[in-house]
Amino acid sequence: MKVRSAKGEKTRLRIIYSAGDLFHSQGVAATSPDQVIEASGTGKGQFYHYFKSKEGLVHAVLQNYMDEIHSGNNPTYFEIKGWKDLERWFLVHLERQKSFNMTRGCPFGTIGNGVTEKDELVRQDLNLIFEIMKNNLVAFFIREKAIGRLSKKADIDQLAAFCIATVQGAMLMGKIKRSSQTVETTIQAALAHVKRHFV
Amino acid sequence: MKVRSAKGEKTRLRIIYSAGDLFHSQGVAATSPDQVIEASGTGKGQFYHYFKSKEGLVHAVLQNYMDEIHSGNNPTYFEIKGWKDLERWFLVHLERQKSFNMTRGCPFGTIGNGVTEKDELVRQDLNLIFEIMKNNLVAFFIREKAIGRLSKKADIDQLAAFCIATVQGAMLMGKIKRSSQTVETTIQAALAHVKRHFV
Amino acid sequence: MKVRSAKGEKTRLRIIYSAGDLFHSQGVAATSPDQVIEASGTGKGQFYHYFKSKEGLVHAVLQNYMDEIHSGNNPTYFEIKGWKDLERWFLVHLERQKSFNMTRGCPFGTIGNGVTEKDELVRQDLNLIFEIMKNNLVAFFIREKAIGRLSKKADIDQLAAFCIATVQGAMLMGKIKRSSQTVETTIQAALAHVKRHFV
Amino acid sequence: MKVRSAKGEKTRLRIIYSAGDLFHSQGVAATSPDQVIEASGTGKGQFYHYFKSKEGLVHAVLQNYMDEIHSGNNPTYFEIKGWKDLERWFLVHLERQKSFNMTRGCPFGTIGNGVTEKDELVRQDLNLIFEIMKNNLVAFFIREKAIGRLSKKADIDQLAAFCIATVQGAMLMGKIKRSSQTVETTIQAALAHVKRHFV
DNA sequence: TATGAATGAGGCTTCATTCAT
DNA sequence: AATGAATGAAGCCTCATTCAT
Repeated sequence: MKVRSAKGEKTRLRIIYSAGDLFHSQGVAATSPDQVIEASGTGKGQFYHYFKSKEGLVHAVLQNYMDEIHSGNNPTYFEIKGWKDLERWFLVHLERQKSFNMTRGCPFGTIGNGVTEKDELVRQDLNLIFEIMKNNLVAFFIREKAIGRLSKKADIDQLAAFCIATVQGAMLMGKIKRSSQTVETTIQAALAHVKRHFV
Repeated sequence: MKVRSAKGEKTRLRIIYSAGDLFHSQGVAATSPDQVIEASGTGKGQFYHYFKSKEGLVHAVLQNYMDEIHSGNNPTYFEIKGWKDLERWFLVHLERQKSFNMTRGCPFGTIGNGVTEKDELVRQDLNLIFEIMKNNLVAFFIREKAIGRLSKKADIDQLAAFCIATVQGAMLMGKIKRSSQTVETTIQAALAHVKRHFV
Repeated sequence: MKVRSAKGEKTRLRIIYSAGDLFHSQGVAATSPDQVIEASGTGKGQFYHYFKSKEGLVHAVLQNYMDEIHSGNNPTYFEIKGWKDLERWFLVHLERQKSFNMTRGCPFGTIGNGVTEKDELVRQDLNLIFEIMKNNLVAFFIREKAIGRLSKKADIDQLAAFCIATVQGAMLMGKIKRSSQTVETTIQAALAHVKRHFV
Repeated sequence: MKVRSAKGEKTRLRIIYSAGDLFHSQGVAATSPDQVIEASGTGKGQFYHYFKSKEGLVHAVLQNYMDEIHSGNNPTYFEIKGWKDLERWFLVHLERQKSFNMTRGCPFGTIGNGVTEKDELVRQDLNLIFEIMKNNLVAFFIREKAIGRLSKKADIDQLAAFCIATVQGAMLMGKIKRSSQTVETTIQAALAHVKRHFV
């Protein structure tokens, strides 16, 4: 693994966080290297020193989200130990969106939306992130099944995918409506649906 | 209402359909007027003769979707007369996405995802489209309630919003995964959830 | 001479007056046929029906100024019968400029400023207009000389050219300074200079 | 103050001089960035690297004229030490215009004539330049007054403004007429007027 | 006379990247 | 590691004109 000096790493992260924020607020296609450079207070040279291209930056931003997840620093990724945690998992997404006054959707979903057939690498990065997210839910469901709280017949994988898709859709609709209401009720509906499989 | 000659209207629609397709496949931000011009076989001048700006074109594309809806020419908008129709409503989305080999999401969702705070007009257009979509589902649920097939306690508005959000999320995930599987299972889950409210 | 119907002439003049106003406020180069068309409430076809090109329009605008002059409808062109009239001639320019809040210079000067080596026709039109203007002053000086009020030694042509140049320069400076003060004092100086040649 | 590398400054100045020449010959409105880029032998990117817009370039061109003035490198700006120098000041303008075969006016006047209400920044730049020019004349008049060569009653400010306005008007007329004659006689008249205030 | 559709060149600006210091 | 100069393609839009009805 490439080792980087502390100083360089700081600049690199500054670029990544600025880019992540811009991608989240306006999408990847609408974000130019110049904007990222300006927002991060860096120079052109630094940008291309750390990232070989704009696509490379997108990749790095997504990698960084994964690093956050692995190190427990992503607010949407935490061990779900019980029903309350599952509710919290849904609500964390809502709260984040509210903190942006409902002007943004999910950062991953927003990036994913812009993906085309040319952006295969980025698509795979996102796929991986969503896979990890899903596995987190899956792990919870497995445990619940093990202790008999979740019905044996429940298709755990489907249930997890359903949770994620619903949250993505709810956030997208919340952004379009600029209102948290639909997000809230949709989350409740999703939770209700999941609960049916619990005894 | 501005009346346009038949000739001009044809060119205008050609531009709109080309744009709609490009927006659907790569998003609004990644689509340039030049691409639309090329795809529609028009000239630069015509583009700006019919649309005052790129944003104006997005608006026109959305207006055209609304016209399709009102004239019954949009595949996702039809009267839902019974449970089979509701299933069909979900499946129509899936089939459309499949016809693009899972490389695209929902055309409205894709445009909506790229919306920023500057694109207020576009956001409102989308809002209206989704409102119409929702009302179509709402109408169905009202009828079902009236004849006693849907539980009196069911919150119809929430149920409709849930259906739409779930479909949006499912299609987004389907695009990111390039697989129809999640879309299918999520749709089934959504249908199952709705069915619970039926007697 | 081409005879035009009353109706057509009206449209033509509407275009000419709109163009004249735009040329005066922003110059010829910065004024597009589209702007003229919009300001005059005409259509593209009409524009090119009446004027063969933008340059043709400039020519027509200048011709129209000449028509105004010949028919006594231009505020800066009137018979100068005495010293008071000469003062009035200077002041009329100032007052016109003031009526535009010192945001514009002389309409002829503004057009003349943009003239390049390609615009020979326009240059000659302007030349003619200024020649007529000068001759008006010359006529006054001749009369004054004839009756012995103006010194026999005075070079009438130079004096007239001096008056015009000074007014042009004063108005240009007035526009740049957005202030009428310099215009006023420069006019006074010019008048004083001319007066020296009177007995 | 922003420090620029020697290399960059050279490119920047090349653009400024090319632009200044084009503005002088055809006006700002008729000059496109592309023309400036071509004339300066630069690339599009460099243009917008050094100037944030075309208006920014006009500003820079005027700033550069000011720099010339301050560093004594502008032919129309030199200390006027006696009457001969004043005559020379007038003649320098004429000679410059002659060197362009009477196809151009004053560079400042030409830019100023194209100014509209939107170009407030440019207007102020020009205002400043003309103020400096005027002050140069004012300084001369003050000195002449101090040593008793200029009448105590002479309004120095007005006299200076008159000189500048007359030169501007003369040059504009010279350009329209493509003849130096009017410029010469008008300058003589202006000098004669000024001389009246000398003892 | 009048309308507006059509055309393609060009105007102003940003993009994504590479290079030299 | 850092800065910013250089490049050329492309993006969005306007211009000036012609054509068809």
